[in-house]
Amino acid sequence: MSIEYAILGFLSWRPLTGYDLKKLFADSEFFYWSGNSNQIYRALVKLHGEELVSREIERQNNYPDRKVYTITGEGRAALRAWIGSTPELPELRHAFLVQLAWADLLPPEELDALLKTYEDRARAQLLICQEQERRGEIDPARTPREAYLWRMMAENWIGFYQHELAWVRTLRDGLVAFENGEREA
Amino acid sequence: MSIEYAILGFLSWRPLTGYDLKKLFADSEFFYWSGNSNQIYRALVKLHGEELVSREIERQNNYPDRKVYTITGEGRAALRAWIGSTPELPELRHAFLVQLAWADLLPPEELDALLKTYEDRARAQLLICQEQERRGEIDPARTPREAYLWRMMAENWIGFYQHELAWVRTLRDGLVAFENGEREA
DNA sequence: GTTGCCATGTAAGGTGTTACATGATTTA
DNA sequence: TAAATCATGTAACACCTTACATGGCAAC
Repeated sequence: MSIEYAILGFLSWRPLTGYDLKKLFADSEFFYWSGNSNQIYRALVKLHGEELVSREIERQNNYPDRKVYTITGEGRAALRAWIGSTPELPELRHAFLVQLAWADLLPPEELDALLKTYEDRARAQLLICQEQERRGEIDPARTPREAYLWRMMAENWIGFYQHELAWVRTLRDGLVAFENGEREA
Repeated sequence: MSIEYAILGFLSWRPLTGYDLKKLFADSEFFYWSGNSNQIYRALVKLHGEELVSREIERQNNYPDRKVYTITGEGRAALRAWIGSTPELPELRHAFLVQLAWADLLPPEELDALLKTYEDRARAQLLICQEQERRGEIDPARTPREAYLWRMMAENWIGFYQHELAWVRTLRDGLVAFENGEREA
């Protein structure tokens, strides 16, 4: 999936500038792009070329002109079509698992230290997600059903990090048991 | 993280050709690269340039010459250093969540159909992971501890899809309750 | 006789990141 | 006085994917 549909999604709420979109992407976890200008401004040019959005230029005296993008009828149709299209499975790039694959090279203390670092990071990330859900920064909540969907989206992320934490705890405990020589086959 | 360390990891077991590596990557879930030749052959050229691997060319009469790569001392040192370096958090690109963000556009039946498709796919993927663990295709298992690490790596993936399945079940049930108008705030 | 395996690679394109550039205004 | 905010964008590069190219051999 490409960033264009997410942009169309945001524009389906209200007209926005590239700068606005940049902040929306930067502020949220599950919009996983970094929110960098390059991608967003190029995507907007492309969407404009395809007439999925229209552009209005607002003059400003001391700042650069604002380019306000509005979704068109075709844009809404394209968004709607994508929303209904067959879903993809998530892509998980778990670099740490690759690291673990050869972690038998490490002595027990160093391995445990590595796992502890990972655990701390995952916990920190979990807190960030939970805090983000609590604040509910960008929540359209136009209907109760939509509010429910957004809550469940946040739950998905939170659950992911909780699972990750539980897993690393189990792993560390298992390795300690190993050290004490009481491991089953 | 880049593919180079994973290649060094595989080469730390035994010398391999690009073709061998390609298959190793293609066969496993948590080595998340697609296992395409472009990346692998270029990475090998780079590693060779940095003298982290050495290359031996085996003549063959009817096939192209095999280029067998062996990890060097520097290669092992680089691998060891990377294994001990501070771990990164996993990157999750969950396109379906982005789709869900605007799924309130869909009527109830279509939304449920979408979720069902996702559920089926996730279940299928879970089975693939479980099957892969059962077969234990590429498992070094040089020490019991290493075997344990690899089992836990597989568990991580399996748990991920199990979590995903449980989540989508909850979501679907919640939406049905919504339809029946018995939703709490 | 077509598919798949062995074994090397190239070409082209999509996607994404970081850093840079401008320049006035507000906040610490 | 340094920084962040508003608002646009460019440049360079890293990374990753699909498809293509070669060509003999084995299996179904």
